[in-house]
Amino acid sequence: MTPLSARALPVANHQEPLQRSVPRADRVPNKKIIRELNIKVTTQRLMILDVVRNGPSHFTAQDVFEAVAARHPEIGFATVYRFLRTLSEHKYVTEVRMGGMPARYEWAGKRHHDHLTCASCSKIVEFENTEIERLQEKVAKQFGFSLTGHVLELYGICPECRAKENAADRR
Amino acid sequence: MTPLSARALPVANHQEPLQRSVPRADRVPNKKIIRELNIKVTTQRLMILDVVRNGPSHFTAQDVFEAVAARHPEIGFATVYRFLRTLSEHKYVTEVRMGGMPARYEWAGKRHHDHLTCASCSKIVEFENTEIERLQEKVAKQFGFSLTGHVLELYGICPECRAKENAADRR
DNA sequence: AAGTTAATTGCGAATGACTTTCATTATCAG
DNA sequence: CTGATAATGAAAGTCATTCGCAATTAACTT
Ligand SMILES: [Mn+2]
Ligand SMILES: [Mn+2]
Ligand SMILES: [Zn+2]
Ligand SMILES: [Zn+2]
Repeated sequence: MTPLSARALPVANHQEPLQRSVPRADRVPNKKIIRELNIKVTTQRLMILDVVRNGPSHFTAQDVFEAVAARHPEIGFATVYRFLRTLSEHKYVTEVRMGGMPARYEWAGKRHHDHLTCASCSKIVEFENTEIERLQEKVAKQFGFSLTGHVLELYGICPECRAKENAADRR
Repeated sequence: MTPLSARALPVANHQEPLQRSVPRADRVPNKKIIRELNIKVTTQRLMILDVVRNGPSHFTAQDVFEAVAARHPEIGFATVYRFLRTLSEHKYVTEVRMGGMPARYEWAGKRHHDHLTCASCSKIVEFENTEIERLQEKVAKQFGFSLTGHVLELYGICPECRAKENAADRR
């Protein structure tokens, strides 16, 4: 695997247990994380954080709401949105809003990566490409900008969906 | 300018007249473009298309609405949205929806490019980087995807805003 | 442990960007 | 010119997200 090649990252869907590059962060108790934000440790915040950290990645606010509501039905949407925003502002989660669909979030305690999404079945592959990152810096510098962030989302058709399409066409 | 370097593209803001890579498309009358879509040639479509093609780039539906309404106050929002969608579906305009803000559109009769946006003053620089494009293809192929599109938006602080910040800090 | 109080919650209403509905109007093939 | 059909505009509807606010609660302070 050359430094130029993209590396697949474990995704919730096809994931097997394996050691992460940031194992420590994953052991920090939720309570501590909330305290570090200088806000009150409430049951709802603990529950939301639990879902955020231990549930599937690339979740929507709705996903979090439903997961929490399963055990704590009084939870309100506003609470979920408010806390997700706080987490996002403090870089604990990454928020991606695209294409007029609900925002998706993911716990940021993992290595930086971008997404390759199947336009047909919405499957998400995470990848990391240092060469692209480097070129982005270079572009920014070229225009005198200091780069503060980026959004790179690739869209395509995954092998499975392509196979299905072919089968359908052939018929 | 090496093949690795990004090329600045003319942007409405700081633009000087210069020959485009697709001059022909820019001469096609609006009427003809609409006819090619097999839809009726209406006054509102002609006016919208005029704004889309001759107004500033990276406009919102609201921008188009206001520009058209200036001369034709009966125009409705629905008409603007409907036609922008049609144009977008037929690749005459590119639609970019990001960060929970209104979608921005641009006439697609120009070379493909991505955007570098100032997080402070919202200035937009268009750039083109064939090396990044190539690497995107490579990533997709690596995962067996056929690439159908991508969104690459870089965020940073432009030189001017950086200067302002420094001045403010120093004081 | 009880009291104080400011942060937090959950509800419902409000927003904002579209989209849909539908009665009225305009286009254009014949 | 004329009728069939598409397009328009006003208003109502969606949908994700945010706001306002009275009731609740976490985290101090006695
Ligand atoms: Mn991810
Ligand atoms: Mn552009
Ligand atoms: Zn797929
Ligand atoms: Zn700026």
